[in-house]
Amino acid sequence: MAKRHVSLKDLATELNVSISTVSRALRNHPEISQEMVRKVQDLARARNYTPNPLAMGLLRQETRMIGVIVPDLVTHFFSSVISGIEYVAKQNGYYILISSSSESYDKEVESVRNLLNTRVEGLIVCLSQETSTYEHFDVLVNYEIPLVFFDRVCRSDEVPSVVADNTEAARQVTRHFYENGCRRIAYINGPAHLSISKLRYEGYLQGLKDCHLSFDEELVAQCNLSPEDASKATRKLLRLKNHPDAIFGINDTVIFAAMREIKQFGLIIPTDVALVGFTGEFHSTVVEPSLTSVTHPTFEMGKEAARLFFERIKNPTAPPQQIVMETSLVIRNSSKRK
Amino acid sequence: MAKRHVSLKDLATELNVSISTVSRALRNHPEISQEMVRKVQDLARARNYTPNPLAMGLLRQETRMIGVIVPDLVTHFFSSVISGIEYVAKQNGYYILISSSSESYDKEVESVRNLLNTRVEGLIVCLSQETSTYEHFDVLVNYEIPLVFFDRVCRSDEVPSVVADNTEAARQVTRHFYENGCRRIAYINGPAHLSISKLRYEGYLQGLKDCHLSFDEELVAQCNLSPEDASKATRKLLRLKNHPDAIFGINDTVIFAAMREIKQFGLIIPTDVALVGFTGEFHSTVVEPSLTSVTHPTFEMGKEAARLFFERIKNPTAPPQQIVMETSLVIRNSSKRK
DNA sequence: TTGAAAGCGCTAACAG
DNA sequence: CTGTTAGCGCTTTCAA
Repeated sequence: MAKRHVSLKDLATELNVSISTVSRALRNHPEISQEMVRKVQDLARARNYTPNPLAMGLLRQETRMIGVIVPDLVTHFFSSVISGIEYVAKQNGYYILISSSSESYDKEVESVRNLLNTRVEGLIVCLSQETSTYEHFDVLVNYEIPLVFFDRVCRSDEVPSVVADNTEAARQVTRHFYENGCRRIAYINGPAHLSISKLRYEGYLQGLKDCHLSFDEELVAQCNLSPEDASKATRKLLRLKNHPDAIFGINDTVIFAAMREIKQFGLIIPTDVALVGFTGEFHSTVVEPSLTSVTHPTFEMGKEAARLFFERIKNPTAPPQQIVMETSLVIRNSSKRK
Repeated sequence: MAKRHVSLKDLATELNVSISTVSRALRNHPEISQEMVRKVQDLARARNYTPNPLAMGLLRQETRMIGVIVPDLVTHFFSSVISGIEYVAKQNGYYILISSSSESYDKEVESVRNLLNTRVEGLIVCLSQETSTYEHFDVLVNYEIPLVFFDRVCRSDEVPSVVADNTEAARQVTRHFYENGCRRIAYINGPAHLSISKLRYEGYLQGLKDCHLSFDEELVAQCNLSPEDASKATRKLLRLKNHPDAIFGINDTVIFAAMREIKQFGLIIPTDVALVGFTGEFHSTVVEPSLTSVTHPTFEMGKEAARLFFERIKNPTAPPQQIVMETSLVIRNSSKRK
């Protein structure tokens, strides 16, 4: 702020009245003369006065800022959710302060601390991949500072959250494979402690049961969510003496890594191996073959998360809700065998 | 901020000393007894004291916040640049306040105003697609408030900026086509007023000249940057009685729309039509055929923009620099004909 | 209808 | 070595 913004004081001096008069006039206080109101408001406009949010914040103990912590900014899922959060925040006159944890527990802890030090009014968080203990959110919970989780969540009995209908989605995928003639359906999971891993795995198991397929441990691979590790997991599956005829991948990264590996093995999608992932439209339609995928309403998830946040601001002690967003299985070529 | 954060006053009361003593002790002021320093710092730690940035901001007239305005958050290019900005901002103890213009001029103008009202210390901006007048940045320029443009820039004589070596890149692409036997090289441009459009078009023309190819007006199509419009532009090119044997697309969106259209026309890439775009690695390698593309060092661009920003904070009146980032042409299958 | 004063949390100049 | 005071910009009693 090179040249200082004009303050109430500046206006007051110029009009030869007190600061409080100016303050009142600007807010159309009833006990002020029409004359004065007009004069002050005109000058304010002319001088381009805008209230200083720092001063207001100090006074009211509010900053109108929401801290948002995501594993990264560049994945479409996260940037899209952020867009949704931003959309609702803007409507409510709030700004968001974004911090990326880079999938690191330490950075997540640090972000929580830093954002709180910045006096954000609360946090909307998607847990990092490494995060498996949750004490760094104690402060928020104990002090009743609004907190909302999305996608990768924890402490759902204490903290409101927004998630996809992970279990149901994974179950449907499994059945879809079955209906397309697949019998050795593999699943590439993420880190075991993540809620999405647990829930989608759960759905996979339910789907197998629905189809009366027996569970085969060797058809489940696990990876951290890096492309390299996902490729490794895929190779492990493909090298089985009896390789899977379908692979379900927990997310974007995993499924594209898998796709590449399958092609490299000289196998045909979907004839040899059918493929389904969790991912957005753009990526799904641009690849060859086009990818059958479970799509999240990502922007909506962001909006819901923000909505829950503002409910929390209004009523910090209400019992925490969990919003489950419906996903939909969009069938494209990577899984069509009939 | 449900329960108030502890303040210097709280600590002072508890220790029965003055606020200033506490303040000084915390900052290791030389004229304070070791004894006192220890006592105060211990208590501060115990009570979890952190300075209130609102108070500090008010005092010092600084907020340690940078406003960032981008056309959208979900395009990989932008989110990646933002990551770079965030990285450097964090190093300097700054936060970024992100606002997306949704490619709308009006929203951009509003974002500038809102962010300034929030007292950010300056702005880092990529112009919206619609923006063709630049008076909304007058305030910044006149008041010497730090401002940096990236990618789509304007007023480069007054405002520092970071751009790709657009002209050179486009020129190389054209030559690359030529070397692969293409003779009817088309270009799909963006809105004419955007700097990137002008510069890449310029490079295209230079490339033609380098190869002694004559310029053919009907080989240049233009679109706003939406997928629909890009498809339309592509169709226009493909319907020419003598369709192009190469298409260069100004960005991601355009090139993927083009790819789809070409396939729909039943033409083979690269045999019938070679294709090159400006885009990141992930997308390029996931499509079939893999896409030859000019890649920006996006994260680095963000870092550079932030670096320029902090230079500006230190010295708001220095002559504005323009940083030109080198791009590189990564040759993949969509353009290999030899 | 308007003004004076206190206070939000903090630092810095000035006293002692 | 420590305390007092003023002030950053604003709202809100309380007085006039």
